[in-house]
Amino acid sequence: MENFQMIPSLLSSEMGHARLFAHFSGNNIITDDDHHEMKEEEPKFELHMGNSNNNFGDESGTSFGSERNSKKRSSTKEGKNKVKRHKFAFQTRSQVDVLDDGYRWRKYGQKTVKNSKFPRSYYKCTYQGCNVKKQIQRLCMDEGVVVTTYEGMHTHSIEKANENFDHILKRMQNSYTTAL
DNA sequence: CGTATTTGACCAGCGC
DNA sequence: GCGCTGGTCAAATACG
Repeated sequence: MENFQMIPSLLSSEMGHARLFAHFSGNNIITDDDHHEMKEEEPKFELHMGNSNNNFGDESGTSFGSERNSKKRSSTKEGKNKVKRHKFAFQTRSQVDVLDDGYRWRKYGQKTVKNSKFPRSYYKCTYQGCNVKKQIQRLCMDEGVVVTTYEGMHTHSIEKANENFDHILKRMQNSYTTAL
């Protein structure tokens, strides 16, 4: 329940980008990945290109990023105090795996996924103190479809939204012209 | 040289 | 308990 909530302003701007992607490729956002938690309210993302400012009290302070002792996080993994972070997924039909949503992401892992010939990539937002993560993976049934899963909420504004939007458009155009 | 990516290892959770 | 799988770390490497 606490998962997959509809995220306020800032995040919706991300989704706006995504929807653009999807729209351009003649597809719609679908969402859902984590079935159970997902259920209701099919997301109604809006295209907020501008920034909205953050502070939706990132509940994420939780466990990530803070101290990592020796190797792994110690008690971690939202384990004890099951604090679930906002998490939502959506699908887009796109040539590019990573949808540039205006934030800066650093890849920190990649895993092969069972039942899929495509690997899943793990990204973290590089903004200091922002512990948002996302996973990207392609559908094995339809390799044109990319599933992006966001986790957490950004504690900062989107970077260079407009310029970025321009990039998105260019990139989409490129990928399409090359694809054709 | 600073930053980002790659990639193998490590760890936890889950099912059997 | 054991093995499998997903998620993360961090050293090595690549790239600007």
